[in-house]
Amino acid sequence: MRVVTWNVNSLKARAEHVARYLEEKSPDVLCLQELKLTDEAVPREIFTDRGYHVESHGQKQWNGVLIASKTPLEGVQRGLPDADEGQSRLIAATTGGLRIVNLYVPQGQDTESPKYQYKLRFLAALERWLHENASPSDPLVVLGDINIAPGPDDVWSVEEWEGKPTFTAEEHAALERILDFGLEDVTRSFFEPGTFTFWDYRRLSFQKRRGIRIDLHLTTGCVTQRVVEAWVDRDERKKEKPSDHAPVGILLSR
DNA sequence: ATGGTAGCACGGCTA
Repeated sequence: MRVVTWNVNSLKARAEHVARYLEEKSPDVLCLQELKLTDEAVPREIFTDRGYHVESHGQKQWNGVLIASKTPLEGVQRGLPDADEGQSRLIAATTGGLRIVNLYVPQGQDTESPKYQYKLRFLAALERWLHENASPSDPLVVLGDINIAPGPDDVWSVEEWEGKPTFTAEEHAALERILDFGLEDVTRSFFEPGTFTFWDYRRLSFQKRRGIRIDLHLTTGCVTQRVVEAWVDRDERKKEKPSDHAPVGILLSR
């Protein structure tokens, strides 16, 4: 079973890429972030025409998350109640025996911005939500654009990133508390240092290999045991009109 | 160095 996360930076702009990706790679579960579409505007045929079930939590212009799966999606939850401040950044569903929590964590802009405080509030609310809505004994995959690079191997330059959103001590502490729920950054052990998932559109970042690893799969123990492979589909970043993020996947045994 | 690029929606925000 393959579970993939991909920040598409507008599903409207990336519709053909996503359709082709489903045909070429046929993941069992595909989680998307940054739809930038309302639920009504989501092109559901991309998924249903290819045999996928699909559930979305959209928003006009910004944010928006979606889960597509070959098996039915049950127990769908949308949003972080009283915490996401109206922004569509979480959708959860059970499929194929897994509880999937698909996230688009706020980026934070800069540490002086109110958006950074919102990011920290969101992360604290996520921690509470996990304790209230899930158990570490569940087969749980918390994945998505987490917008935190967990460690020094996950940024192209620590000097460049130290103290900036995605790489502050406060965010690392918040991620640590989320992991303390009983989750593991499971792709870490499969990737060489310098394996990235996002490259800024600006300054030829991809060509210069100036990326960061912020698209993560966090798994509970019973899922961690089943992960036999992990990968980044870097080729997607080389296409015409790519997203600034590449798809990231895990393969589970059984 | 305060740029650079892309998407949404059509001026400026967000990433």
